[in-house]
Amino acid sequence: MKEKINNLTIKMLAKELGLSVSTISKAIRDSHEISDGTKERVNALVQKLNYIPNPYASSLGSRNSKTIGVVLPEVTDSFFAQAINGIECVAQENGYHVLIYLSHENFEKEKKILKDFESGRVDGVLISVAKETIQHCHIDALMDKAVPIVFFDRVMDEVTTAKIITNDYESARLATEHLIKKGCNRILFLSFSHTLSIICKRLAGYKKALLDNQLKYADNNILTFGNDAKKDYLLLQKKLKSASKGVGILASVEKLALPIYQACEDLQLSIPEDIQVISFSNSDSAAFLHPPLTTITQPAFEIGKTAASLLVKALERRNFELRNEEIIVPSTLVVRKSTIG
Amino acid sequence: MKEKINNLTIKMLAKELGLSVSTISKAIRDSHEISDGTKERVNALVQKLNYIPNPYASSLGSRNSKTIGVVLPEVTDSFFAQAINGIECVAQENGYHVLIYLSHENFEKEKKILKDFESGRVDGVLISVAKETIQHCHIDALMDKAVPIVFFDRVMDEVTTAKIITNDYESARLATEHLIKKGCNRILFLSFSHTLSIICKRLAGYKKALLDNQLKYADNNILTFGNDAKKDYLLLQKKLKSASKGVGILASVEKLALPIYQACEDLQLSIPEDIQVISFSNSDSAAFLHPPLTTITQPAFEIGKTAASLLVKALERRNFELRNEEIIVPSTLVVRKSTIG
DNA sequence: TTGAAAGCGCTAACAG
DNA sequence: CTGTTAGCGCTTTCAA
Repeated sequence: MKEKINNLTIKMLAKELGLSVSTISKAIRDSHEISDGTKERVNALVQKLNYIPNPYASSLGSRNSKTIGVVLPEVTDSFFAQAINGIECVAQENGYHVLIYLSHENFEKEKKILKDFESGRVDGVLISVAKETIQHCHIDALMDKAVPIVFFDRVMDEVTTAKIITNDYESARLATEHLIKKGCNRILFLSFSHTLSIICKRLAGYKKALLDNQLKYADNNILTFGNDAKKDYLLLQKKLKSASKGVGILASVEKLALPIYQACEDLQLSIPEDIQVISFSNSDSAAFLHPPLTTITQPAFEIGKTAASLLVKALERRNFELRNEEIIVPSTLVVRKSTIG
Repeated sequence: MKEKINNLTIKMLAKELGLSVSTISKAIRDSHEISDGTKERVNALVQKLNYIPNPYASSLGSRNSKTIGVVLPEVTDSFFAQAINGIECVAQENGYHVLIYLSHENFEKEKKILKDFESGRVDGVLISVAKETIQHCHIDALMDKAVPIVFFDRVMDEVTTAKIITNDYESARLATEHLIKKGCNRILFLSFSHTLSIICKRLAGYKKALLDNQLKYADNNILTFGNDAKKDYLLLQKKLKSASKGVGILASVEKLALPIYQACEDLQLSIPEDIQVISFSNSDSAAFLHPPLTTITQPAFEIGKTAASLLVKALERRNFELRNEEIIVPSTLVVRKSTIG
């Protein structure tokens, strides 16, 4: 560590003004105990000397940090990028700082991150769990320390707290039905997890649509990608190769969309003539793919904003506790040319 | 603020083991002054009781926070998302925490963010400046407080510190030359700033290529987008409408690519027959646009990683100071169908 | 309305 | 190798 410049302290201000430290401290925080006169004097000096309080000293004293921890599986995904935007927006408005952590879809990493949060580093946390996460002991441990947690998007139903999500079940049902209406008699469901809340709900919606439309569910229509991109791609190719006319694909996450396009190109299959495609996606370029991709677009910014607002509220209001509730911000099915008009 | 659970302290551990606080403190940080025996005893108790040190108390004592501040113009851009990934990677490896802030391209916001950093909240900062930023007083002020700063991508040449960038000049020159070689005799340069370091360099590279190829530079080939997307779009349309065969476009940032595709579609112009297009872009979907977009792909992850590594090194090594240097990680021209093969 | 004093929980000399 | 003693800079009772 290198030597830092010796900063101004409250003590120096106090001496300068002939006031006590506590008076300065209160004046700076605009306490009602302090007269307007001295507040003005203090503020004038603060301005003049460019005094900036040490946040860590103040955290230590007040036992709160004005920072929230955000835990994400990844950032290179339109959904999460937009969600961060929403979170940051609320944080900035309310004077909160945001510490960001990536679990990289890994449970152990996520555990380690939450463990650190037990230190009091953050006042509250916003989390979208890793795809590997199936237990919630690490979350429980944090909640036991009275750190408020709000889930967004990828939630854990078993944990008793607020969850901001979109209408996954309904969106997937609608999307599937859309494919069926457009003539698909067999629909592949692409995913990358069996356990993630969002995937389970989307799968359930998919199944419901099949049921409602007299199509039978078959395990071999469910394609679950793993960590070996190459292997997954070959599997996808194989599936598509054997596919006859009337096949549709529902990709349950954004990152699965491009491989589908790739495979169709490689196999010389035409979208939507040979295969119709819908994907959950927040990517701007969906509209410019060839052909334009029909998507289920999630209100990512809104979800981030709502989650952060709720957390901040829980942090600031003495008489407001996070309830065990789901707040649902609906997605939109945007029909484009990858499904028949 | 709500009451936090009363946490374990070093003092309690000390009492429990009949040791002094300082011994515990040192043992926990694996100091060489402490015997292996007591280290083990301490660690055993730490494990057993699940003791987690209070980071703010430790910051206050040691005058360093093990956190770095990252200031970005935005996140919903492949380049920045990937850069964050690289930064987070290095941070996680070295036990640093990352506070993220968005300037939203706004100078005043950026100033406010850096001002806060003067408090000692972060040990160092990584910044890519807003497009509005043309002064560097806010950065100087921070550096005066001995807070190390590393620029990445969007730098300020006038500030004496390390800058991690890509070969903007050369990439733009190459891209422009590519367009010329493919038959363009007029090339539009799309940007969204006159002042940003990256844009200036890219523009200079563009000019050089024109010069080298006996094409003359004309101001009316430079299209600078502002904040009014609609107006900008109309301007673009107008330009394209009046464009004859042999026109090429070089988009100097990712977000300008899709509007070009949109305009061509609206005007029924064909890429690359009527208009050839190249864009600086890190988006995965470039390869799947219609037609696939020729891009200059920046090593975003690498840039983030390099910047973070350098900063961490500057923070950890007593005898290592940030030099006034540019570290250049080269971009790649990826030729696709939006330019003639 | 202001101030004195006792921390917050940890680090950092310095002694022993 | 271990302990003692001061803080770090601010907040917070509690008195005045």
